[in-house]
Amino acid sequence: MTDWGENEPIYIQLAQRVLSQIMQGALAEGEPIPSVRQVAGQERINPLTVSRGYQLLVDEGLLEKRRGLGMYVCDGARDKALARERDRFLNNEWPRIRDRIKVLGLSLDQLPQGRSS
Amino acid sequence: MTDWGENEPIYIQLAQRVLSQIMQGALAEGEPIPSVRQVAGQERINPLTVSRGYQLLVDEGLLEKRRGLGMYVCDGARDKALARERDRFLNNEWPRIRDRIKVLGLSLDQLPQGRSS
Amino acid sequence: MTDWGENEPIYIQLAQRVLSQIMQGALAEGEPIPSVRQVAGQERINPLTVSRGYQLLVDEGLLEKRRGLGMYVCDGARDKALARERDRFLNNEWPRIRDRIKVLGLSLDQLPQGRSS
Amino acid sequence: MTDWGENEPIYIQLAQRVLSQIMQGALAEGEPIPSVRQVAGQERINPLTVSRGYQLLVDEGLLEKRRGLGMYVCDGARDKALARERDRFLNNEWPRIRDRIKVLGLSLDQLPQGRSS
DNA sequence: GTGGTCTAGACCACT
DNA sequence: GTGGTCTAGACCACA
Repeated sequence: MTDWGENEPIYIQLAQRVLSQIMQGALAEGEPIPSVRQVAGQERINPLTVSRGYQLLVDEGLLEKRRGLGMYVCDGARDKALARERDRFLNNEWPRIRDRIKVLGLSLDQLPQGRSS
Repeated sequence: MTDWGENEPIYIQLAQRVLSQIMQGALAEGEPIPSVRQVAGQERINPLTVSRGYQLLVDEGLLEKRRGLGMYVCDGARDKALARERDRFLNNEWPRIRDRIKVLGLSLDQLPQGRSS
Repeated sequence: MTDWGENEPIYIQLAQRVLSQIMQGALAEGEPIPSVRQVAGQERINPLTVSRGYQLLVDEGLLEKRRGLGMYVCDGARDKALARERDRFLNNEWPRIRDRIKVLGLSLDQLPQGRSS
Repeated sequence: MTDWGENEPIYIQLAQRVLSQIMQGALAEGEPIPSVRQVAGQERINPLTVSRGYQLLVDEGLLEKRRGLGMYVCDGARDKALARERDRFLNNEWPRIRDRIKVLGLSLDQLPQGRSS
């Protein structure tokens, strides 16, 4: 039972989590993802909310519904996701982050690098 | 007349803009900031919306009201703002950004540095 | 439909009323409070006004929002509220009251005690 | 140069201060009170604000203007002020204070009595 | 001139 | 159903 961020809608946070798992290979292509009911039960959230999150990824062509079976990661989902997200990061997010670092009077070199783990 | 982002409420974007201006010294300590009505007129937004944005910074101790006169940047506001925002960035934002970069399979060295142009 | 005091803003009076109810246990911890629309309807005031009042208590950590569900009294809200208000009373309000009594040439013993009626 | 309370208008705080001084005899009946200009200069506030505060007490019959000379404390001002303020305190303020003490779970006996000075 | 409050009503997003 | 945001416009108090 995750604790959800305050501002971002739960269904979006959920979609991002699944997206990360796909990009990291934790959810492999062709494999089923946890069912709506299962997630809703574990996370104590409304099944409709889970469903909405999954639907986002279906719309992006990363998940596919197989009727009566559940939802599966599409073939090629990992590369597609990585390409799309890298593009979004470089064009939308990174420029703003760079500006923010500058305004704060920081520099990239000062920032903690994170463990090599 | 700025064009506002879609998702973030206008009053928050406004507060962030003023905050940036304080951190960059464009709004100097002890100086008055543009009046609610003035901003509302220029930006074509409701005075109430401006007021809400300003109030956020008053609550954080960066702006002070002088009754009947307007709102002024507090003494020490710049340092206070910089310290607070740096702290927030390093503890909350940067770790997530670092994770995102890692998940995307990117590395800091690859990222565009932003010319001095 | 309460009749509101003249000088104090309605949203503040509302927040104080809810605060009292929390301190007296009339609104129990973990329980939902009346919805913005419900109060607005009963009291014949604007939903925005109710919302502002509630927001004050959210900011103080006494109420929490559950998205799409409504607002609830936080765990531990009662003790937190009592401690904070007692402190404020003893340090800010009572000294002034004591001074006022003294200036008026009254003494505590003379003051009506309030029957248990 | 006093530091003024945030919420109460300055001219009211000023009037209350003068009122206290009259009730305590610090400003004696028949004596002149500090001129508008003098107070405005000392307190760094607008003369109009001072004037407005004084006017409140004129309206209540506690001060009188003598043209070309300034303002003076009326004869009988002290008793009149004491009677009026005692009445207001007992009927308006004290009942609310008593309620607040009760809600906070305090009792009169517990409250600090202040020095016997 | 300044900011504060309130209303009435609309639209949006989340559950 | 819930709360959040924004608008347009009014009125008030303060300096």
